[in-house]
Amino acid sequence: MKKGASRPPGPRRVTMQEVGRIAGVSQVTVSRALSDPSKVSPETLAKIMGAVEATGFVPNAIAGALASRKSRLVSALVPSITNVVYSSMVRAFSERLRDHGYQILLSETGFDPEDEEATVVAHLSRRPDAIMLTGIQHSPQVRRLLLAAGIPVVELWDVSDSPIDLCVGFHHVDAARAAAEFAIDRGYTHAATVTAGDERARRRQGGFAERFGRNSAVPVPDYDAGGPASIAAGREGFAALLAANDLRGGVIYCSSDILAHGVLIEARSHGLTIPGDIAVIGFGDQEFARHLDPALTTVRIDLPKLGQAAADAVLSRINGQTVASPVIDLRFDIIARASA
Amino acid sequence: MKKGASRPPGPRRVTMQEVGRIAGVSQVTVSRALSDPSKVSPETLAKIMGAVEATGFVPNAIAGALASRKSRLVSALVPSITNVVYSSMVRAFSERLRDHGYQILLSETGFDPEDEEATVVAHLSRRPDAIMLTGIQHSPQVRRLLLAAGIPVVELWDVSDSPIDLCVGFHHVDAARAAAEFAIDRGYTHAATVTAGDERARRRQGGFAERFGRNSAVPVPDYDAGGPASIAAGREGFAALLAANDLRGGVIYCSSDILAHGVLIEARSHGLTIPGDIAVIGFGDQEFARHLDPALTTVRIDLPKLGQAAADAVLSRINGQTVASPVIDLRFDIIARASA
DNA sequence: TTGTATGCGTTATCAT
DNA sequence: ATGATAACGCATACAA
Repeated sequence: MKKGASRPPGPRRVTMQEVGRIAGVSQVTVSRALSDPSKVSPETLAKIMGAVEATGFVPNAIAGALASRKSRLVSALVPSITNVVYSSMVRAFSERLRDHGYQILLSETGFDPEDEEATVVAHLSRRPDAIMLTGIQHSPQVRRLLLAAGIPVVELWDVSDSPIDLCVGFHHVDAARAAAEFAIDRGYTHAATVTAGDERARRRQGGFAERFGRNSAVPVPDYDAGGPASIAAGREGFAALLAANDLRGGVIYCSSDILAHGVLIEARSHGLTIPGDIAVIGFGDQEFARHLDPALTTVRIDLPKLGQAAADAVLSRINGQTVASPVIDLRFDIIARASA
Repeated sequence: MKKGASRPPGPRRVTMQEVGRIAGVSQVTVSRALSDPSKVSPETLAKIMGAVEATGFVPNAIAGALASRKSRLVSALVPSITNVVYSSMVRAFSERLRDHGYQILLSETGFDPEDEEATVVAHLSRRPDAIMLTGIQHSPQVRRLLLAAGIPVVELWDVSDSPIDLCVGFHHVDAARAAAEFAIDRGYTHAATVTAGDERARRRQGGFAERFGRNSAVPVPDYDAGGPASIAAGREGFAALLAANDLRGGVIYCSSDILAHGVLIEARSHGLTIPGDIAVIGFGDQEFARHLDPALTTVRIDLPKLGQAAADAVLSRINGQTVASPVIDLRFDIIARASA
């Protein structure tokens, strides 16, 4: 049919100049009509809109951005877009910003802070009106670049004592400590952890182990998945921990619900009952957590709220309003279910 | 600390002009040095790089795009970024394009084709070098806009007889028919479906029901979730179907693995065994599918491959190469596991 | 190898 | 209410 077709070059793009010619007005008038119709007489407005329709004019935002020095673009850098945790935040962030006329330039940065710089430069070259990064661990060079850019910067998914600019998130160590205290309250006397290979997950692991360790005679063994969380990693982790430790009657703290799901599955495959033989605590409260059997005890973070708060902070900065507080701690909730 | 701070306006942005002044060369030379270092003498290159370092110069891609009429931007429109199906494709698509110097402008379009037009216009105003859309259902006006834009357009996640330009995906009806044939081969004599509220899911449901119906005496009842797939929706769906029909010994075809997961959970809560009492087939082969108990029989789509193929098609169009075939059918695989 | 002139399609500023 | 003119910061064509 269209086999082997090489597409013809599209029609020359319509400019405001041409729309103006057709409507019998100058290019500036077209610009005004489109940006603020009230600044133009009803008759000319009608003629202009007619010409716009007729030509299928689509304004060139690149030229507009160059002239106005406002790109109406906001950058978003997240470790992974397939991870619901991040994509949920990005969704809330972008929806709020889109309502205010901004578009999102999105990039995945992976979990290696080293690669971040090139991505940041690429984004800054687009002259975004603001930029959102995940986490608070950034190289000095990245911080310098961001500071020099002179735009609002929001660090998401963590809190910091020394934010680059704005910061919206929660205290990872606190969240993990709260999980540990929950486990202690429930009477578990020993614990183990399964942790994904990212810095924040490791920080949570540290918080859990430290807090739990204060109430426990035995050390808290950890399985480091090394990579992204997955059910497979959770299963491997549990199997490995089980092989090397006496887990019975203890609790497993996982750095994400996904890992916890894997732990649940693997534990069952070993004939263990939950929470009778082994208790499990996850992190994130994804949709499936409440539907697992047993339902997963976990730590809930209000993802949409994080995204929205970040967007709101950015918007007030853009609009020159003073933000009440540059760092917003949105906390977390322990969701007690049947698994622990 | 920084309480109530309103951030000072960032330092004036450095231009090639200034870099040139400092390096003792003209603006064009700086431009050349950065775009193709070999076109500049080693000494001046060194001076220029020194000035770039010293000033922290970050090129203005907006100005570059305006001048060169190439934005190095590719638009991507997907229904939802929190759905792993779409985000996996987007990841593969963007990674491949990023390797070639393109950045991704991403928007969620939801599942209502009506809202698409505004989003498309917003994207086209940024003058992307190409645009990726999900699905093949687009309003005439959207098609017109896309055609007039004169850029490569790739429709992902479906195949079409009349693509706007390029098309990479698979035959939804075929995939569903294959699932139906699989079920028939396994000897199931009656079936029901649980379907999410999007057009392609509905189309698959139709394909399954039609094909299965040809080998079955009884009709195939459907539960329409009406909205996005979720475990909760799957549970509700199964409960509703069970209340109104005799499902024993039959098979449930779900429009996604998530729904199937819900069906599995609900079925078990009703004391039913799988596949003994009820068989279940999912769609998508997400990571959890193989780990469920019983492991989920499902239809696998190679998401990364779809995204890469789309990116490759776009790249060859951009580079003026003739594409072998504008529509690429990447098919699917039936993954037989324990649930059916 | 380097520089000059010009244009990309808007918005901002100043007139009328 | 409308228009003329000058940026915006770079790339392209051409000249030296």
